[in-house]
This record gives sequence, structure tokens and C-alpha cells, in this order.
Amino acid sequence: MPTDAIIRFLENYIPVSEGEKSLIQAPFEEHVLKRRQKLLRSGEVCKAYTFVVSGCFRMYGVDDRGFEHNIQFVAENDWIADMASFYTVKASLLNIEALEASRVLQIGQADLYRLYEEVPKLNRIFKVMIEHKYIELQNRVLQNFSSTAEQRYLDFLEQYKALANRLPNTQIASYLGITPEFLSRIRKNMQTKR
Amino acid sequence: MPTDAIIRFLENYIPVSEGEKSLIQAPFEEHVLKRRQKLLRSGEVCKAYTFVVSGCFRMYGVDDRGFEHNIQFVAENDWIADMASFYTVKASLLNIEALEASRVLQIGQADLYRLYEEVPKLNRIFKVMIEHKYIELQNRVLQNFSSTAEQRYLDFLEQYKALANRLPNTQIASYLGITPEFLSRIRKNMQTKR
DNA sequence: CTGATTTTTTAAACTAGGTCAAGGGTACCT
DNA sequence: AGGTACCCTTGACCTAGTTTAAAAAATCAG
Repeated sequence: MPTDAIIRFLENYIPVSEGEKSLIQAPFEEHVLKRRQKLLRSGEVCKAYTFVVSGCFRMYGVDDRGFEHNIQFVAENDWIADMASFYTVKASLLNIEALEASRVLQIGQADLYRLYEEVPKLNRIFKVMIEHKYIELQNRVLQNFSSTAEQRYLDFLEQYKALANRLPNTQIASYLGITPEFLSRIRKNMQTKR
Repeated sequence: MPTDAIIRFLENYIPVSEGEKSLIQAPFEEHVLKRRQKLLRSGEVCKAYTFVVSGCFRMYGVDDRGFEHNIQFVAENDWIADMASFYTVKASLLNIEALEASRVLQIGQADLYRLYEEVPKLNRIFKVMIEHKYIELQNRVLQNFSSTAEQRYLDFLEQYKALANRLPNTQIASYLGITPEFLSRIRKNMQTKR
């Protein structure tokens, strides 16, 4: 069953009984996406919390000049949602797009809130999960202090080794907040250094 | 009682019974800080979750060249902690420093975890609280996309009107990721524009 | 296998923001 | 009242990263 992956994920935090398992698994719906297809478009309300079974997504915003800026990448066995939009039920400023053909499981607001009631320990699990997400985001902010773009690129490669190979450099540049042209120059520079 | 402020804060989320109130209030310890005094130094483990009763703090990191970068400001009726260090019990990369004479209430890890058991609804409240913190941090990341420093400064003034008046411009510059000199130039420019 | 789309690289001109150095203002401590 | 520490501003010069444009390389869909 594809929802087994969710249970495995949750059990990394706290064990879950058989009865709870079926309660949890029931409301999730499976979806298959092609490369480039979107889970969320800015302007829409983010109506679902998404678990990635396979594939890879980027979450990005668009600035006033139309440039895209990646905020995070999410691959298999992780969750993605625009929490700001999901919890406030307001239009999202973000987009979520598949970078590869992907398979996901989604749960809507109403179902998730019902689950919180039926399986109260989910509050604890999701609290911890969001703490992890917060820490990850804070590390992203901290990383941006490393003054030069080259250092940030090296940090990125170290932290997301596995992912980095799957991502086009244009996407990485957008994450680092530089142009693809400049990233290309950084890479060239790094070669001649060693 | 100073811990009443905490109850008022929690009741913004979910009502709390009298019995729960005293359970919650018991473990908090009050501390008074002078301007410049630190709640947390990088290298230490963040051992306490702090509620600000009055005053104002900045959380900042220091880059490899010794420059400080403010990550967030927190004023009265809000919480501050380095979650990364608090929850992982590892050395923090951050500092927390009073920008004004301040009064705080602190709870340690062990006490907080015991409280989560005694008053399970705190899991729900803290989950929501951390969601809010996450959203705030994500907005910070998004705001940084507004390409020019001037736009980011205007956004900051709009979002933190009240706080902005209390903060020296050097601190604001450090938050915006620019030098105080350049912020000064932006401000001069804005005057001549209108 | 092939044409089409996307990605990566190069290079030259340009700009936002940084650096360094110095002067003046303000607030607090004693 | 006077000193010390902090804060804000200004100017001249410098550099990391952008822009634009164009071509080479890689990847994808049919």
C-alpha cells in the first residue's frame, strides 16, 4: 500500500497502533504528477498537506520583476505545503512544482483537523515535524550569511549532496539567489582552483 | 503575577482551566536583564524557552568574518529560543541579546517536557505557535526576494512599524543584510524623493 | 533517430551595495 | 558638567554579482 510510507514516516517519531494506522491512512488520496506539473499556484489557497512518495518538488515565489526564487526542495518521504496559506486559508504567495515525474499522497484541511481529534498523538508528531521544518528554514537563513555565493554553493552541495545531482543548476542558482550565469562562473572557477 | 501574561498568551489559542493554569505557571522563573545582556551565547546549548514580559531582544548569528546578522527581533508577549539547539541539545550557532532593559520568564527543557505530559493541550498550542513562527520566518525569506534593499527596508517598516521606532538603524541594517552606511544612504534618498 | 526545448557556458559592459575613513550628534554614567 | 560609548551621516573608491546576447551542449518527446 502506498500509504505505508506515511506510517513508516510517522513511526520515526512515535509508534502507532494498528487501529490508528487505518484511521490515518483512510483520508489520503494518491496523485501522480508529470514533470513541470503544479501542486499549488500562487493566488490559490493551499488546500492539501502533501506527502511525497517519489519524485521531487520545488517551492518558489515570484518577485515583482517576474523572477522566480526557490525556497525549498522536497523529495521522497517528506512533506510539503504552504503552511502560511494552509493554516490561514488565504491565497498563497508560492508555487509548488514537480521537478521530476512524482507520486504523492494528499490530505485536505478538514480531514487533517478531524485526524488531529481522532488521533491526538498526531499533534505531538506534527509539532515535532514542524519544529524540524523550522530548524531547516532557519539554517537556510543562516547559510545565506556566508558572504560569498561560492561559499553558499559549497554549503548547499554539502548539505544536499544527494539532491544536488538530481537538480539542474538553474534551480540551484535560483535557490542560492544568484543568476545561472554567475553560478556557471563559480563552477568554472572551482575547477581551475583544484 | 507576572506569569499571568503567559496564561493570557495561551488563552489566545485555547482556554485553560484553573488547575492547568497553576500547573503551567509553577515552573517558570523570572529574570531581569539589562540592555546588552545575553540570554544565549553561541556555543552554549539553549536550555530555556523564554517568554518576554517586557523589553526587546535580537537573535543573531556571526559570520566567518565576524559580522553579526540579525535573524529576528522579539518584543513583549512573544517567545524566543533557538529551537535548533533547544530540541537537539546541541551547541547553538546563535546569540540572543537584550536591546532594552527587559523582564522575562523562562522554562527549562525538563520542565517543558513534563508540562507537555501534564497538560497535553499544550502540544496543540505549541504546535500552532510554532506554525506561526514558521510562517513569520518564511515571510522573512520571501521578503528578501524584493530585489532592492530600499524595498526591503520599506517592507520592514510596514511590517514592524511599532518595533522600528524602538530599534537603532544599525540593528535594522543588520536585519536587512546591508551595512549601516548603505541604510543611511537609502534613508537620505527617500527624503529627497518625497 | 531527430527536431525542439531546456540547460550550460562565455564574455563584455554595468550597477547595487560594500569598504574605509572621518566628522558630528546624542545619551548615559559618575 | 564632562567623558565615554554608541549612533548616524557623508564621500571617494572598489568589487561581487547582474545584464544582455549568443553559441555550445545536453535532454526530451514523438
